[in-house]
Amino acid sequence: MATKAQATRERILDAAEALFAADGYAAVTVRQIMKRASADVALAYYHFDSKRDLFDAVLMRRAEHLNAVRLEALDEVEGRHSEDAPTVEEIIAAFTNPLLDLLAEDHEAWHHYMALIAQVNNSPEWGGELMTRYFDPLVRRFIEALRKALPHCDEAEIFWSYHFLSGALTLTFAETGRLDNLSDGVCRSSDMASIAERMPAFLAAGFERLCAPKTKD
Amino acid sequence: MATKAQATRERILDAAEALFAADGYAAVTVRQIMKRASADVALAYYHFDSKRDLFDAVLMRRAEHLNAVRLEALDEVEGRHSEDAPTVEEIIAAFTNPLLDLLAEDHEAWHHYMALIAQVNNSPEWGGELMTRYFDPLVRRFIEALRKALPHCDEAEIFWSYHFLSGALTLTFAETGRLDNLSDGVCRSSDMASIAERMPAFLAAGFERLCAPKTKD
DNA sequence: AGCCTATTTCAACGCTGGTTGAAAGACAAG
DNA sequence: CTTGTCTTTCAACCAGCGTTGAAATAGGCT
Repeated sequence: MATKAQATRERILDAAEALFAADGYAAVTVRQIMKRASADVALAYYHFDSKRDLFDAVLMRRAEHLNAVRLEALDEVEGRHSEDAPTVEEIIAAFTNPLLDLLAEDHEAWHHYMALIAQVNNSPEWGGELMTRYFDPLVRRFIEALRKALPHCDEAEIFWSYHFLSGALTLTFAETGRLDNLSDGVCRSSDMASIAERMPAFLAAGFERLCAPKTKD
Repeated sequence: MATKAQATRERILDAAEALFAADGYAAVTVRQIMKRASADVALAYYHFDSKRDLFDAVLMRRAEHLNAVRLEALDEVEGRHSEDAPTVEEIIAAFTNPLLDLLAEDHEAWHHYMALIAQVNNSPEWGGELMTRYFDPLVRRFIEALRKALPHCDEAEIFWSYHFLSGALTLTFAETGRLDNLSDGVCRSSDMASIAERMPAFLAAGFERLCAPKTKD
């Protein structure tokens, strides 16, 4: 099963993931990737058809796993509430906690992956299409859950709220170091425990405010 | 004053801004930029020292103006409240409204600029340093205002909240089209009025929740 | 007019990019 | 040992990259 060729294929994906995450798709060279993977340049084109295909393979590999564990977490939360609906914060936590767990377990790879996702999500070139392709089925499932938790809420409010969530989440997990600079070290981008405490609460409050019945104006 | 050379310099900056915003720094060629600016390649190196310097000039140009109008908006809000402090939502609106005005007035350029900023903010390569260099003085001023509006709030909560704000804001103004896909056209990325109605409220709720005294757990 | 500086063009340099074809090596099956 | 397939290496192609030096032009002084 785990043939030697499969192992080099994984090494190429790991190297590509790390470099794409650090410098972006266009700035990275196939030669750099293969050097990091300790393999010949041409092997990249044996295992993948092109640089672009390699990029897609990098994105796909972990997207599938991430979608699976998030779905599991959402099912678990919904199972706990057979009659009433889960709270917004519980639903959002089911979206973020699996990721936090992966980032805690893993030394590097998932951190690289999330830094890459942040770039993809915020790029006009990729953002629309690729995020849709890799994540939308799961996201729609989450939005359904949120709609149940916020029954009088307009569809549009939920989509906009999710969009704000998406921006906050991807930047946060990108760990660019900006927060560290801004706060003079008071906060650290890499402090996953701080994120777990704060992000779901912050975002749930936003959802709830937008979905609250309007005060007359 | 407005010499002819100044005009071509601006044309180069406009062209670079649009292309960098669409495809990212590394994917764009100096030749592409100069073709779009209808000028010879070598002129890029007469007006700027290198591709990298041109990139910095693109970022700098509008950062200064944006910081100025935001500062003005913040001063105006604080002036209106000479005794009491402004609300969190008012402060956040002072951060977002000037931008919304610029995006409404302008046909293209500011949209390109914000798409570019989203990429910079989410890149590990640039995010830490460049955002700090161009925007931090103003951001610190905003954080001071927020601290006054949330007097019993921990420093760390405010920095984290601002970080979530930053992610939501930059993704939203990047107009990647993701929201349009996800919502099947119910929401449009380019709908600035929808953003103005929702974003400050959503984010203010987040700040207030994080800064609320902890319920025992 | 002529001059001087600021701007623009032209042509090229050296190098590296993604990609490929053909040959070499590994290794299981007969 | 031989055959055949999967994997890896080697060497190269050529288009396009950032960048530059020198020559042409333009436009305001005197």
